[in-house]
Amino acid sequence: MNLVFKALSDPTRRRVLQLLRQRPMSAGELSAHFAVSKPTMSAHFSVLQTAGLIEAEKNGRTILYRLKMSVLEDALLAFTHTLGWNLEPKSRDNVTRMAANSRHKLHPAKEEV
Amino acid sequence: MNLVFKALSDPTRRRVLQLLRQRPMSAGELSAHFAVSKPTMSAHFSVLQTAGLIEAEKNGRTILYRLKMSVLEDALLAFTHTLGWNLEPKSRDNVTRMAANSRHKLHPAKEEV
DNA sequence: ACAATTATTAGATAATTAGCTAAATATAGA
DNA sequence: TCTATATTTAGCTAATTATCTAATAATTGT
Repeated sequence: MNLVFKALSDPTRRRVLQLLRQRPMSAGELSAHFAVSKPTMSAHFSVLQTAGLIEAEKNGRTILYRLKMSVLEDALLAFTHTLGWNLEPKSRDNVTRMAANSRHKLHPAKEEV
Repeated sequence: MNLVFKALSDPTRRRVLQLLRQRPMSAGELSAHFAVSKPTMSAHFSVLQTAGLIEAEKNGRTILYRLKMSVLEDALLAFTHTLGWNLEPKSRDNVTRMAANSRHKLHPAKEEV
């Protein structure tokens, strides 16, 4: 859980997760959304991956990153639970909505969400 | 929101929040739960306070810290919302406990995003 | 006024972090 | 094979962080 919270402490990384919510994206595509260098982004991906929040799938010369929502979910629920704050996912149709969302938007370029 | 996530990135500070969930406690009482020096704890309290997660009330020579649950709630819900993950409070007794805990300002200090 | 108590501020340090450029690796296509 | 593309690794720096001890401030009780 500590790794997850450490990963979430950086705004760039939180935004990466938000972008990946829509659909899996390559390192390059993700990087295009930010004003920092690719090596810096690569380091962010590494932090997210070590925390278990994203996973990588190599395809040819690109690497596709995808969000592992369940890990985020587990960490946040565990934490809020220790605060006696019992949250629960509203419903399973998050998943459906997420899938439905994952079309459009080839280049949001700036602020997302 | 960034200050909140930064504050949550340290396990000592998360634990402080958990302790304060039960009841407000003085700096000394909180510090007694940890293996670090009091000045170090004082710095942690400062980070939490700057993030708006706790508030201080000076009483004689002690300082009573209390959790501001609503600020934590706002930040976490805002974040999960950007992930399309709609959480909602489930149990009623948070509310009761929070009410019991304090006069809990309806309008917490604003914080940058 | 003095001593004890509670907590902070000051000042230092070691470790971590986010950022950069340049170089290396791996793959795809001509 | 050569070149372009996609991404990471290496190596560096500046800023931030968590920690410590010592000193200071504020308050209480004798």
